[in-house]
Amino acid sequence: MLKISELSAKTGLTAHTLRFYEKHGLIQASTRSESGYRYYNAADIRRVEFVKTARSIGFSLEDINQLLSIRVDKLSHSCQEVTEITRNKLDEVNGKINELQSMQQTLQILLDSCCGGPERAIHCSIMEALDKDLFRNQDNESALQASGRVK
Amino acid sequence: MLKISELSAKTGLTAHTLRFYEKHGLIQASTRSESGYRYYNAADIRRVEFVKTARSIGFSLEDINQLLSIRVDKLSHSCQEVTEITRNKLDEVNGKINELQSMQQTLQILLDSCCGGPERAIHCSIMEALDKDLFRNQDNESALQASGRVK
DNA sequence: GTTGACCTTAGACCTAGCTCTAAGGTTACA
DNA sequence: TGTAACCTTAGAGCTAGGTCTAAGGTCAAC
Ligand SMILES: [Zn+2]
Ligand SMILES: [Zn+2]
Ligand SMILES: [Zn+2]
Ligand SMILES: [Zn+2]
Repeated sequence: MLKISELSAKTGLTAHTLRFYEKHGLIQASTRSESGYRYYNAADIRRVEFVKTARSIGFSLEDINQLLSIRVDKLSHSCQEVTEITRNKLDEVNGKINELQSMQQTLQILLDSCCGGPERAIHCSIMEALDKDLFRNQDNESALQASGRVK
Repeated sequence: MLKISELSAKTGLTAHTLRFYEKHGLIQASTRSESGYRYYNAADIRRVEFVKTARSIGFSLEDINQLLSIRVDKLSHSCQEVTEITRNKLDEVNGKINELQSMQQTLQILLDSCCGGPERAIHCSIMEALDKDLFRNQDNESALQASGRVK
């Protein structure tokens, strides 16, 4: 049976975070001392480590709550339910990657178009691009090329 | 000279957002009526559109504040300063993409390892993987393969 | 028997970028 | 003159996941 600071040391999660997870229904100390101290048994600790692992993969606390309901009663749940949570998360991640890659491309095009030197910014092609609103449509690259600024 | 709701219609930003940007020093209505109504002239509008464009690329409001200081006095600033802001943003975006791609790979491996069917979740390899803490190191794929669950 | 390290709770604070509400003043039109 | 649609401000609320503080109780060691 570990006290909260011992569990904190074992898992790398702070005592604050452990209490926060408890407040959100993710974990629990199955025993409390008379004075109210939390004591975590082996099963409690495995559950905390499950949460930590799921969290490190990127699952939200809400996702993890669902995964935990499955975990405590695997007979009543199917692989399908587990993959659905996982696939939703993957879709979400892929969506974010797409957004970020679009930003990445635009930023790279901007960087390629600017000399980056110590010259005054009066004719800076990045500033021009931001001013000309070249990003109203998806065709950023050709718009920038049309502006004559891509090297 | 546009009133705030007209500028809102023109830019697609809400009046709330325009006031919010003003509070954060990004934009301004250079004229106010006697009763306090904001009136935006052509230069004000161009500035708002600059902000909108920069925002759509993913620059933070703080980034945009810096870009705007350059914009109003291009003689005192260099292309180098502009590319630095842009490169920092690109680095940040690349960092986030890397994190997300790592999540993506892990989620994909999990999905590949699970049958996804209506069978009970007792032997679900995703649940097992989360329970076995296979993600303590970076070598997720080989760890999962070692667990004998990758198809 | 007192120090110091631990534990408890409720609840405030943080980021970032909005989003909305309340309470009231202004303007345009019929 | 009324009323609807606008405008103003300050400030609260939202998301997600913590992070921290305050005020107080507990426990082990010296
Ligand atoms: Zn240059
Ligand atoms: Zn430049
Ligand atoms: Zn299965
Ligand atoms: Zn499965």
